[in-house]
Amino acid sequence: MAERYEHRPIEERWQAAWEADRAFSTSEDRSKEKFYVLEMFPYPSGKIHMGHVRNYSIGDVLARFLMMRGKNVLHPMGWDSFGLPAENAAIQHGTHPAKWTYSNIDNMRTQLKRMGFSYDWSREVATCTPEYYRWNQWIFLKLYEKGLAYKKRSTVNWCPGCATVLANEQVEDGLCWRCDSTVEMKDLEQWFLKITHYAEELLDHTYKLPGWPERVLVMQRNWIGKSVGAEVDFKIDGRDESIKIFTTRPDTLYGVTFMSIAAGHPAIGRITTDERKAEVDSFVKGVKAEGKPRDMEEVKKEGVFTGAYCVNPLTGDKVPVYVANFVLMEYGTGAVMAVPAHDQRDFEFARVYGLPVKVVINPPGKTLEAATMTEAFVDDGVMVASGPFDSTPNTGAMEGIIDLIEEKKAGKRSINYKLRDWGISRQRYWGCPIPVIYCEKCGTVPVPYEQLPVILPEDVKLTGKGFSPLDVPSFTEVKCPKCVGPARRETDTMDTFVDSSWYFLRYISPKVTDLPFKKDEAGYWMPVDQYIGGIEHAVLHLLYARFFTKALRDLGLHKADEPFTNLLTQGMVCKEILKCSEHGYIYPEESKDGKCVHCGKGVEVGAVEKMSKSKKNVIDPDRIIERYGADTTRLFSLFAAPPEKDLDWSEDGVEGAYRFLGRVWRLVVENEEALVGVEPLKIGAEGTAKEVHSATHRTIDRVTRDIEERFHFNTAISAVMELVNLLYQFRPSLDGKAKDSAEARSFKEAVESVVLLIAPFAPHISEELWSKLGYTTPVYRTPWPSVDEAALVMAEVTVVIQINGKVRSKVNVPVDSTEAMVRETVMKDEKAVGWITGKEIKKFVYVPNKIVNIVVA
RNA sequence: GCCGAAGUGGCGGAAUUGGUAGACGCGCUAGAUUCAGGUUCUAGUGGGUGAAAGCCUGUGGGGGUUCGAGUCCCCCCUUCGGCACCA
Repeated sequence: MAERYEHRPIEERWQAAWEADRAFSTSEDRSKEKFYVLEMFPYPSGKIHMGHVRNYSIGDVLARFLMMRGKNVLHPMGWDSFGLPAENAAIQHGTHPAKWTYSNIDNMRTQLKRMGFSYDWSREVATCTPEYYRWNQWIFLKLYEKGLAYKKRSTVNWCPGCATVLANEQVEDGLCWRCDSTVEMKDLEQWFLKITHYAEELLDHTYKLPGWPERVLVMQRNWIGKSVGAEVDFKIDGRDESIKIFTTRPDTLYGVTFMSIAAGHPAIGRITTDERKAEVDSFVKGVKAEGKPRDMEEVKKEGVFTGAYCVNPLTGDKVPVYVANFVLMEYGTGAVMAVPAHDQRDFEFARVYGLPVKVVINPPGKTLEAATMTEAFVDDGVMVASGPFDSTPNTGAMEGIIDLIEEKKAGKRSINYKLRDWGISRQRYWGCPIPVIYCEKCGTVPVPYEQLPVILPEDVKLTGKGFSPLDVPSFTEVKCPKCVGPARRETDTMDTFVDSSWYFLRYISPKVTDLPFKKDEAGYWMPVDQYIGGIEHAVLHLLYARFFTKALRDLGLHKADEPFTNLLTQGMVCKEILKCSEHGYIYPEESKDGKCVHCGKGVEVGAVEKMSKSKKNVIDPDRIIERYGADTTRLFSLFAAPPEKDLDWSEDGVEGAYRFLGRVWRLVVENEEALVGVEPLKIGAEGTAKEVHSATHRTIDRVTRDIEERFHFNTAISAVMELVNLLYQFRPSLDGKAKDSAEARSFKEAVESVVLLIAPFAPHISEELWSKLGYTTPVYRTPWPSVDEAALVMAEVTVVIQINGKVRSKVNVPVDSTEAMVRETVMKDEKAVGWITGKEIKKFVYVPNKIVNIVVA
């Protein structure tokens, strides 16, 4: 009886062997081509989930494949280990965030090792260690020196749930991205990083990243939000000041009938007339109190007249200035020229307040009547009532009008971005302290480099209420580094996105103590060749990491313009939701045969959605690994869907993957007789041996190309499955064949290829079978099988015969037959002839080695 | 509203440049193995029709280009994702 496939001892044995061999530790080796494979590092929440399993399995296939292809592969792993959950755990369970975090890391590291991922663990980093975050502080100080980090008082997004500030990117629909609390506005002194300094380059380089998914680039472009237009000064009638507006539609300047300014606009106090003051004040108050509404569409356009008028610099017309609720202080100049005829918002506003509508662009071939318009005309057309520009296309008038404005010194060309500077101050404990000291005499003083790191104190009381937990005398009371007088330490910590904005550089030189990383090593490894992670980081993390890469480049620390050459955004892992009428959402384990295990009531099977704890539609990777092994878990998560698509978790599918590995296993162990002592076939033979040889090489070719060119691991695996199926068919014909027969040798070659080809997906079973085949060199150090091009060439091909575009027959012809030869064969083919007889052949199309289409009348 | 992606059997998904639609897997059906269940092996499996060979039909819907369209073009529908008073 042949040995059964038992995953547990096999996986344990090989994991131990890899560890003992330091199989995956990498160093700079200029004789080999480098390849940096990186997966987004996890937050150590306690356990890995299926999303991690999928993400890291994808990365591991690539890393192992490239290793076998002879590349020098850097494949590191670490921990994004600062962050709120550690503090919440501390508050709830009284465990110190550090203890909680490090114990989670230990647990998750064990889990990742059980998955058999080929990480270079000697490069492991955790962002919550002083060895790591001191470089956050170091980089912060460098940015501060360059003016790229600065402090300002500003209105910030405040999450009452998390009791901290949020970046704009962390506010979704007016709610906190993390805890869904309604975000409030608060005035606070905050540290900012000047990401806007790189707005243009960040945008420009989105056009130079062909290895990124288009949708991620589009999202980033939207976020950066570049608008090209002009700034125009409108003088306030009777005052020696003007209000600057920004517009992308200078062509509509002749159509301005009023001006709208934001409720927070600084000019309001100065320009509002006495008799309008009370009304304006109460309106401004009202707008500020409302905060950010959830659904902008439903909010009515409201405003109030300031009593002031401004002057259109082109026409000299006086138009009223309104404070309007829809004008944003944060964008442009906080003031808008209103052209109701050609802007929908202005149009709505004008209709509410009975303001005039002046048409300056007509649709081609039509004339608009201001009085009867029901909506603004925002498309291109022909200019009217626009002085010298009348009867010209509006698109052509843009430049001319700006020229005119510039001539009159009333404005200039201008570019605006939606991108705001990145507020990084957080009133939290479990983060990287911002290395700054405030001295009454000297003001803001950076902590001197030699005093880094500013260590996060351990003895801090966490209550979850009030402001900065770091506001304790033992931490805050310091001497000023400049004047040695009494001073106060900054109590805010950095947004954890700072930590993850450069960790891929720290992996390169994880141990250096005098710099964040070594320049020459970064020169060798950077940029990351393949980055893999979830789409949820399309803007946040990926934009910040790009910004940091550019900023660090400009500090002279390395030379890469972009951090990640290729980006793969993997889909979510989903599963159907189960609901019991009595117990609500239930875990998959709580449903047996369609019944709830608690009450026996029928279980309602809901929609397939992303796995989430709250909906209980989660599968614990540990359970799957325990039952089926890491190889099966990996294989299924790679086979069920292409990486970028969502994956529906199916226990039946896992069974299928397990069955396949069992089939491969038996292919070796049940055929030891036919395999042992047989020399693999290397070059072509005749007959069935040739077919097997050819199928083997077609498979190698397909698998190689599917991994390398397209990351289509699902089709790569299916190609191997096909070969395995073929070998099962072929196997019985080997009985009685000599060990040195071409058939036996072709079988041996095919089986060995299968074992090597599955190595990136299921490395443990691959190693085990490889050693059973008598090899002592492990698979991870064995070269990937190469394709025998000659074996791909077949002597005969099947040519499909279509009559009038419909498949009617097939014929076998020698490869590369001429049209005349094929025509002759077709005319002897009974079925084909049956369809042609008595009809006139109008056309005979022949695509070599593929298809014949005969058009008959 | 704008931008983007997608729509193929009962299900997950294949189809490289326009050339046999449905590879591979799941599920299902039948047979073999087995005392039996499970396992394993073999075969079948888009729909309609037929005893069968076969024929008809079929990639969200409608048009078009082509000898030939899941694939290219135009219009429409649906789903998902992103952005959304950005001037």
